[in-house]
Amino acid sequence: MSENQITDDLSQVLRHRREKLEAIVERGMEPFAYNFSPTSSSAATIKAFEAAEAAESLGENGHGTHVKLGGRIVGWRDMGRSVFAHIEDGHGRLQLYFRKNVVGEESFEALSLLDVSDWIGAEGPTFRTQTGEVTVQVESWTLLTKSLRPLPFGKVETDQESGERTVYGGFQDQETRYRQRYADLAVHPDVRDVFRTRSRVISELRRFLDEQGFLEVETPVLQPLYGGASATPFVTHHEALDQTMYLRIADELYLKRLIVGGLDRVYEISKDFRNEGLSRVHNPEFTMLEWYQAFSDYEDQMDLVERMVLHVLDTVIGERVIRLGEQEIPVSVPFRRLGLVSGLSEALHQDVHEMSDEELRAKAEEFEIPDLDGAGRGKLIDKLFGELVEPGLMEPTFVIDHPKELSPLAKSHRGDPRLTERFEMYIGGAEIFNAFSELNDPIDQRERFEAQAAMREAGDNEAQQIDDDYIRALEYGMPPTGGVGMGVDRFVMMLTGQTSIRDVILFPILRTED
RNA sequence: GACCCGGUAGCUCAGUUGGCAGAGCAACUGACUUUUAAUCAGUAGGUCGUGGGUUCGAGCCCCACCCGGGUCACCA
Repeated sequence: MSENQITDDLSQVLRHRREKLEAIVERGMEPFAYNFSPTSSSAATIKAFEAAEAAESLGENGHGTHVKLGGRIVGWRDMGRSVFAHIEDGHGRLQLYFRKNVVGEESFEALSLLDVSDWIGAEGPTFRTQTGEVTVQVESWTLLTKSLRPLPFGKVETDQESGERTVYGGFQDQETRYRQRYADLAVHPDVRDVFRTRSRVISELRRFLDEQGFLEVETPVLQPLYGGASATPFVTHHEALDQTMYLRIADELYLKRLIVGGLDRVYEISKDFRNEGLSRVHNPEFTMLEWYQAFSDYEDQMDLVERMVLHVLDTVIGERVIRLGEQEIPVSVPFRRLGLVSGLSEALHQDVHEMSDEELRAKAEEFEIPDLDGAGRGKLIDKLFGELVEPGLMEPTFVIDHPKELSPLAKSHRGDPRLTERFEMYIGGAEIFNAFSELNDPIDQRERFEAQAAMREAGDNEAQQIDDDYIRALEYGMPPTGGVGMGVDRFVMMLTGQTSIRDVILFPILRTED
């Protein structure tokens, strides 16, 4: 197929851009420049101009400092012998003003080859227009990158009095926004802000743990046995070893091996993988933070989680409030602590410990909880709690002391052998943290694994596998240890007010196109 | 996996009872030297998600499928 035929197949809009590209090359201009050295950013330019204005140090004609900026054209208004444009440079938006008698005839005519979404460099003095906007009076400009495909910028109206921004048209289609995240980011500054916040949250989590003396480590992503959670793994195969491998579903068992080895405070920020459905709060590939601290128990870890959450709110968000849609959730310590069994007892107006398995099952059926086949006592309690109590846990809440059957890696509760020393921390109705006083008795651990294996035999393919090497590690002796896992994506959702996990993951999993 | 909603121009969307496929913005041509959703005049732009079917005639009705969103289920 010849070049012309390819061009003929393109839509009108794309064809026009190719034609401009040809015209640019014919003029001897470089459509894909090699580098550019700006002297300022749009935000800094506006700030400097306003400062000079306040200090009454503007030059003749009300001109401020001479700046050189690079950015993407996001708006274009052609007035004949002058043009107003807006560029965006990652630090904000700034207006450029081109006049034919300032830039010169040849340079001005070349402006007709520019389009919205091109990258350009421009320089000149700053001034304030009659309508009051800080603007660069362009003296010269250069093309940095010709865009061959227009970005779907909406038109933005800014209300002069309220400063409220209204976007007309724009880029709404969710599917295209996720598939072409580059375009979503290019067009939506608020989407860029979400991911900047995400990055700062992760930096502050690291800084917080580093300052507490934790060591950041890396453990295997490819594992011969998977464990540490109840989930279905992704399965792959190593050719040279001719061996089945699994993508990790959790980091837990490897990190606790390190505690055995004497690395007494460790953490890992990792991608974990679970071969499960997608939802508003589930992506098959997600980011987990896990940490383990020798000599501590789950009470100590509740204190640490409280301090960690406050640290991130203080350093990244700047206020101790979480905003979810219309709701404002104040965050203050200590967080509420709610026994799983006592919370459920309260909701049922009945002491759950006094109820028989049959009574629990009857209750679950009364609330039309599905999929109760083969559910044991622990699962029934958990299901009922999830149905009746969990949705109301908006303020940060530690749900504590889960039934043993549900927690094969947690230590028995020191005061009640039916329970474990465990907490799950909820904010905005979503589980963010999960933690235990870690089970370090290798004999008990083997029994728990065997109970899991029995559940597996019975058809529960998410029950955990027996990990003999892990038992061997525990036999060498793991000190008392508290450990915590945190769903980083969900935490970022809470901090940025996003209601879908896809909106805090740059490239969420989608079915492949075509 | 089940149910609901959606897929029409580059973008945002209309499309009546089945009867020539539409608007706004963007694009293109022209006018305009402080505009800012610039304005004014004109032009062009379509695999109506895909494949079948019914019909003289399908964007619209029927069947199957693909993709996405939401709810539920599943899910430490």
